[in-house]
Amino acid sequence: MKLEQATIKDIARELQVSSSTVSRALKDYPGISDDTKRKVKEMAEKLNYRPNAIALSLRKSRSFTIGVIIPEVVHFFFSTVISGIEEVAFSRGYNVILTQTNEKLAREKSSIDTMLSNQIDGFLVSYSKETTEFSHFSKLLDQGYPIVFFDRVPEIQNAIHVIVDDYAGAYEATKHLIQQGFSRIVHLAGPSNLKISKERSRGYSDALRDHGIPFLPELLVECTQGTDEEAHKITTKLLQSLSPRPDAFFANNDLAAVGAMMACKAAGYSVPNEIGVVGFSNWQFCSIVDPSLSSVAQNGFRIGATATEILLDWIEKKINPEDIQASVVLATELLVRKSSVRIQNA
Amino acid sequence: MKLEQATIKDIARELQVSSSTVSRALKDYPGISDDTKRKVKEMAEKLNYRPNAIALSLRKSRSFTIGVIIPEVVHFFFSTVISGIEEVAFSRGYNVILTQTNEKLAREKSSIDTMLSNQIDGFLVSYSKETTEFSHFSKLLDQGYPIVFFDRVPEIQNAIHVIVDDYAGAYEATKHLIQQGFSRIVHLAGPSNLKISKERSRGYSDALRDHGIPFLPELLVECTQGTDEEAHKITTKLLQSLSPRPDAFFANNDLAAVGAMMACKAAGYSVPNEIGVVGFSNWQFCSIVDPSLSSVAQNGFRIGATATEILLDWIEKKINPEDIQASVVLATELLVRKSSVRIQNA
DNA sequence: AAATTTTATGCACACGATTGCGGTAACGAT
DNA sequence: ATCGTTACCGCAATCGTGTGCATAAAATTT
Repeated sequence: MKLEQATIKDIARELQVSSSTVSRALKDYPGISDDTKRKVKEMAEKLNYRPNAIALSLRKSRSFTIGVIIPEVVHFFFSTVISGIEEVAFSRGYNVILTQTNEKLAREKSSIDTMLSNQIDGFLVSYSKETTEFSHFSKLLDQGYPIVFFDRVPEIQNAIHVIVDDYAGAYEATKHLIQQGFSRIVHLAGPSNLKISKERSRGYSDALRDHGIPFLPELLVECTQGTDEEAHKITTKLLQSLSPRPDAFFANNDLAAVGAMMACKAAGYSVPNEIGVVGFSNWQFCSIVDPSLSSVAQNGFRIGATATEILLDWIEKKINPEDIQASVVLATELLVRKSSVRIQNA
Repeated sequence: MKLEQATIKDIARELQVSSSTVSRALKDYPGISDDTKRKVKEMAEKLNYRPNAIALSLRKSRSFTIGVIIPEVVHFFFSTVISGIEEVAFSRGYNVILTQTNEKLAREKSSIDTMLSNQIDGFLVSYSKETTEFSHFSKLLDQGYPIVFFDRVPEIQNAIHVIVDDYAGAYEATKHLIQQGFSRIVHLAGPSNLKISKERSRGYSDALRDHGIPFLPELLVECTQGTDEEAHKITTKLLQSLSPRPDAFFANNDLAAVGAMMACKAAGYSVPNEIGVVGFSNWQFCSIVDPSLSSVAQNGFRIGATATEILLDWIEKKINPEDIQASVVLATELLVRKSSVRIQNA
């Protein structure tokens, strides 16, 4: 009933040769006669031989497995990143072992521990919100252990990371709204302690400045939670209190953008004719909300794929971590849909 | 620069004892003096010793790792399942190694191969759409290898699987529409070769029958792709061609439901007052589309968690696979939102 | 025919941890 | 002094593979 995998020894016994011969024959080493090579391979086929990766890992102190540590799987963005990671890893012969931290530091640390026990070849990390201190990463980096960060990047000197150009994305989005004729543009910002939030806010204000529109502090509102409910409330209040009323909303994330859009509609305004809305992240639902939501796409798949390529190159010593620039910044793309484009003659 | 992990031998050398003593001391075996136990543990701490899981796997032919094979990570449903799997696996001390097949059979097979090489303790599988023949699974099952299927279940005798009650979910959804006063209810069905599609269709027609509404073949339409575009097209056509027009749509999945909803709105009908819509799966976007979409929730987290519990119990021989019923059916929950509830006095 | 090279294969150990079996010292009892 | 018991601990094999080195047989050269 038990699963008995055939080993090199089994092949050796059947053929009355030594296991070293079998090992070499299977890998086409020189110095093995073509005849025995053939016999060995046939027997391997016959016995359904599969090399034992565990034994190999032990021998080589390599596992051909990379560890992925992310806050939560159930996030469209992260799931696309995972998809990119998985794709590249698979094509290059690596396994992916996955852990979510649920934003807990303790879990992040214990995950690292068990992965180290498993002789992981390297890490891909987007750290938890609780993580404010990075010694558990820097210790490993100092030992030469390959780690590539993505999305959330730590304050470690020269830590290699892959991120999107939040600044440029926000700049483009704001510029787009301005070109559509909107001028009192509210920015629903993210928590100001996150670097990505700050970058996006900077892109917003720079775009205003470059187009001769004064930056008004009352139009920059922080949405700490980033939910649609929160954005809905804030938007409703802004529409009542500000005079003249805002004519566009650029949100730090799509959920907030949808909340703002709903609030505008509920207040009787037409989107996009009276009020324009742009989000950030290009979540799946952007194309199916009404009106469809313009958004800045951050290509999660490419982030994951790029980070994995770098990590594997590093693991395989194809690159020297000190040779590459620590920060890889991927371009964002503004996807213009209906929520921000004024209809002609309206 | 290389990462040199301390081993049992290092501890043994430092303390001038044999490695077997160290091994036993660390695991509190009897026959080791408390004194040496203390010393060993102190030294282990000092050298930052971490047991080499690979060596252990080799010795025990166990890896404490389970393999997950799913079609695509970038699916809200699957990501919730993964989350459930990861949660349970972690709490029971197992690693999760992940592969997506992208709906390709070849990839499914090769993934299984590499996972077997890695001495995976068991599998959690939702197979690809291309998979119509299951010998690569049944072979393993015959050898006693633990596999638990979820969501998509194969036609293998006694293959253990975890699914949701598609029939009951569809029945409830249809019943709900009937109770809201809708009677010409269209069912946008999934591909008829999938069991889940068939079950949902059965729930739909049984609900009609039980409430005295005749089943009309022209109201059961197959959406092979399940995209919003496809549903949009089909719905538009149905609204024109059928007389009297349909007054409700129950879709096999949420995306199709949204497509239908958009088509209804585009055709000038009010949802939900003139036409009711219900989806299936309760994707994230259900609450933010306009009007918010009623949907049958299938708790992905619980599916993943349940499947993992069963698999690990099986692996750890806490249960005998022949003792448990092959089919574990979890309840669905109808979440009623705006798209299906007629507004009073309308 | 002897010496040399080439070809083909086996031996033995390593990777890190576990474990059955046996050994040794100390101690008390006979 | 001898034996038995107990308490501790080490030897060596094992899991499956890979590889440096030695070696035997065959082929080639001198």
